[in-house]
Amino acid sequence: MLDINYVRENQPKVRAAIKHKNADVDLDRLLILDEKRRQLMADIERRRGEQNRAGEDIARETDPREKQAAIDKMREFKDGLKEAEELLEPVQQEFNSLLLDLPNVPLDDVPVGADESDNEVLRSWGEPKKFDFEIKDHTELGETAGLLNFQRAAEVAGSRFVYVLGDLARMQYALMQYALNLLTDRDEIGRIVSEAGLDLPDTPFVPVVPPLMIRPEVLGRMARLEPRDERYHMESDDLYLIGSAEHTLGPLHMDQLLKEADLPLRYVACTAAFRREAGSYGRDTRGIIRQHQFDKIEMETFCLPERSREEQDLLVAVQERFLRDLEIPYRVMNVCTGDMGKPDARQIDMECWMPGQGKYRETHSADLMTDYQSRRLSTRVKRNDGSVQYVHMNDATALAMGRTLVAIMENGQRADGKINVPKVLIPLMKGLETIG
RNA sequence: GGAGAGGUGGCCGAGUGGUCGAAGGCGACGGUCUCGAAAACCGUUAUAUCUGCAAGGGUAUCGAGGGUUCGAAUCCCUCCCUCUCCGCCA
Repeated sequence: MLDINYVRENQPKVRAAIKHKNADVDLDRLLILDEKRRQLMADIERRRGEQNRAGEDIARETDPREKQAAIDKMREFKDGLKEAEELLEPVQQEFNSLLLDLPNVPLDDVPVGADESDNEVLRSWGEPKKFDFEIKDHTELGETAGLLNFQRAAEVAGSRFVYVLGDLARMQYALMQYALNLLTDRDEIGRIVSEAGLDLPDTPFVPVVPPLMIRPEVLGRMARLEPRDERYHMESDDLYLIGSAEHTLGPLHMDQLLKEADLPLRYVACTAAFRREAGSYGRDTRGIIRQHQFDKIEMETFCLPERSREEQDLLVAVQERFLRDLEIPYRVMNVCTGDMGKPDARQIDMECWMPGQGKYRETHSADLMTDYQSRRLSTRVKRNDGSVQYVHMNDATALAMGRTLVAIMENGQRADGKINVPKVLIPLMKGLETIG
């Protein structure tokens, strides 16, 4: 959520954010309510002040008759206070809900645009490979070789589920191992930081196995409860299945006051993510691009406000390092206002070349949330000068398993139907150089 | 799932109806001492919000939300969490 003081003082920026992010919030209504709310609060606080002072007098009063008279007077006073409080309540409620609806304000250099088609290519790496044989998509490759079984998964769990089998499953575990090894290695992080020209500490990532279920109120504090029809909800326990490890990594420090020396805090987790894909019935019905359940290695970091932009650049640099190691052609996208998430101030996506589909597809996202999530989570940092600020939060994909396997399979396919294993994974797969 | 005990400031911990934002300790910060450090001693040390140019002042906050009361950290109710014992269990 945004700071109401910021909203009040930066109305043009907030108004632009609402418009450019295609949000639907009545800012004028919010500002009127804010004004009204503060008036009512001033009245209530004045009344409470009088009450407190009168209460002290009662406590001090020694004459029993005087005391009783004062108490009788206070009894009447109470009703006036209660009336004033009842006046405030509905105003405060509507104010709260409008404030929560406001999206984060994009950084100044975020491209303004309506949708995906307005995203900017920042840079690209690798060339889409030319094949001298008839190529297959990952579905065909996987089914033919017995690495993917959609049929059985559909019978067992429904559409958009899959069994990943044999050496392809082995490859997924190898990917997890490879990513985890790299992210927890201080030297590797230091190298990535310096190669990217960043001025950041080489703090390695702390591996985490987080809960896969989350309470609605916490998901709300992460600003991820909506859209609800995208989330799996377990009614009998009022719990949601996480749509990303972000959902339970982000609240790791809620209601906590950190020290400046604690930051940055960097975490990595490999978890399943659950999505209903309610709004995309016709899209990507073939293959494992869009599943109800997929495994993903996720990075979540907490840092000082003035470092958060560079911290995001670090996470992007990590993503690029992974894709280069895996020899997958990719491009880096500067996501425009209309396509970015509500809590994001800046969003960078990776798109990998998928030969089976003949186009680049999104595989990674790096989200800079600034203090939008930490304000509601109440994750703060006590600075060395004694001041207290909300930390800035970054969240980014390290590797989304399904889509990464698709990219490896389709880019690494050979004429004989076998798939080349990226060199970095070979040692982690008992020396296997091809699968299929 | 059953029974019991608890949740207080950055941390530990006292406080069972009245000038309590809350004793004491630790930590942190500033100072004295020292060549410097440690120790010792002195002092400072919550957050949010409103108001004010500022100094300051008001209000709220003792797990969360309701209630009783002139007045609640303290009493009552609901919920959340932690711990102990029992049961069940990978």
